[in-house]
Amino acid sequence: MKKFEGMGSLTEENYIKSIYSLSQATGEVYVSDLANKLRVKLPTVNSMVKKLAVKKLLSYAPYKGIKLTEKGKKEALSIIRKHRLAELFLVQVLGLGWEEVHDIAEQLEHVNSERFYDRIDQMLGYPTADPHGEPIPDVNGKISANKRISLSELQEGKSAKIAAVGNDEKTFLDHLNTKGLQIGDSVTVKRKEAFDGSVTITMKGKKETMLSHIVAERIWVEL
Amino acid sequence: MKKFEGMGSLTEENYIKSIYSLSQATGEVYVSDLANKLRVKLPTVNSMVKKLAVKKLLSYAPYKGIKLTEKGKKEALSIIRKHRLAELFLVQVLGLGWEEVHDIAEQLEHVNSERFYDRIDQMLGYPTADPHGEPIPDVNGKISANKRISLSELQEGKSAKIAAVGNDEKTFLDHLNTKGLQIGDSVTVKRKEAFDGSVTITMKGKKETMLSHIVAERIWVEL
DNA sequence: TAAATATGTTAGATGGCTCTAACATTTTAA
DNA sequence: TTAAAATGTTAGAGCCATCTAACATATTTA
Ligand SMILES: [Mn+2]
Ligand SMILES: [Mn+2]
Ligand SMILES: [Mn+2]
Ligand SMILES: [Mn+2]
Repeated sequence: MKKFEGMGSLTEENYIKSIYSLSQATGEVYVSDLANKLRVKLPTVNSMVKKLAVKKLLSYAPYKGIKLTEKGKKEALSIIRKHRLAELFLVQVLGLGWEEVHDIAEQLEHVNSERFYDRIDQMLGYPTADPHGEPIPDVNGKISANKRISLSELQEGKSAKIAAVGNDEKTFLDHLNTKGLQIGDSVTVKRKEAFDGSVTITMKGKKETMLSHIVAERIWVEL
Repeated sequence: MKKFEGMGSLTEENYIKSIYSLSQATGEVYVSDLANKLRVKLPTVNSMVKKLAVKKLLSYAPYKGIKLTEKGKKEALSIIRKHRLAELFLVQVLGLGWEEVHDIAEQLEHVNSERFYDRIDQMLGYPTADPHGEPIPDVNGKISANKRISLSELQEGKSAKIAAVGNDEKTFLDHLNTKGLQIGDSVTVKRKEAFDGSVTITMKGKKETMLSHIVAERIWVEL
């Protein structure tokens, strides 16, 4: 799997992608977060971070946080774009379930071929969201952002539309499948329990369902 | 890109595949052939061959030829299956040209996902040949073999159907595109030049075309 | 058959990515 | 404000896939 000059290795791509998504979630990125996310030890991250700094993909100083440069962000967005196009393709064209596409997309995101991804993009009609509701960056890395809140923050009595899930893990998505929840569904919050943060919702044509806090937290809705 | 236990690395997969295809072409496989094909130096091949022998993927003794074991052949066929399914998929579903799919398939053949390839296989209707006419091994590694001869061996005056091309390189396939030759076309040999081995053919609805020996040699026909 | 040539192997090194063990700095808590 | 805890870095190692240089075997040719 040869890459173009100046392109990162598969390993580098995974670091860049993880740094990007951690920075989205938490602002600053720390060596330990990365080590945790990538399931490698601290010194491993430390040396890779130094290497990526030399390549000007990120800026960092010892004992300080990590920040992607513009170049680094651009690369991250390109990989994320490929990941999400791949996921949507697997669902819409190959008919796989949203709970099983992430692991395959982890592989496909490293495929180096403009043609391949241009075709997929075209075939899918230049989509803006993946099967989990996450935005797909366009060829220039631009993301269309809608305002979303977590279902766990939605007030009792309010209704909203499920826009995205904040987790691609199979076990989580299997759980949502069991509950019958899908992207685009309208839900209404009937009760919120102060004690455990659980949320009871209703949906058209379904009976009441209770979601635990950890689940509700990972569901993003639009009003 | 994690692999299952016992699965080879990307590099190992490429060695196995190359050994397989060289053994098809020439019977015995030598270290130097492999080095040549993979564009690495002899000692590199030498150490990898030793490693693969330890893994029982091939048998070899110093200064002797290399032979895949049953296990090695099975792995080779699995990779070739994925390569060819990928190529056909890229042509039939994504609408890419037969001259541009090989390089992408070189990457996709290493994707580890039964589901992914089962779906592609199903979507394509369990095909038996790739866009270049090469047979696609079934899930058990079985290949349906038709008797084919090279167009350069076809006698003057005889007709046959183009069944396959013996080369996936873009430059070669671009050349065939220019000549307007496709898999499935019926051709008749009008003249064979003894001096340079060139072959002049006719096809329905087209005027005479001359193919040089090196081209005719790489086109396989069925009577 | 002996020399020349082609082919294959061993030894030793390098770069990429990872690890453990030891040490350093920064943050938090007593 | 010092001690403890958390976090980060350096040193040194190993495995993988590759290389060059030197050496060994096999094949061809004179
Ligand atoms: Mn995903
Ligand atoms: Mn997703
Ligand atoms: Mn091919
Ligand atoms: Mn092919």
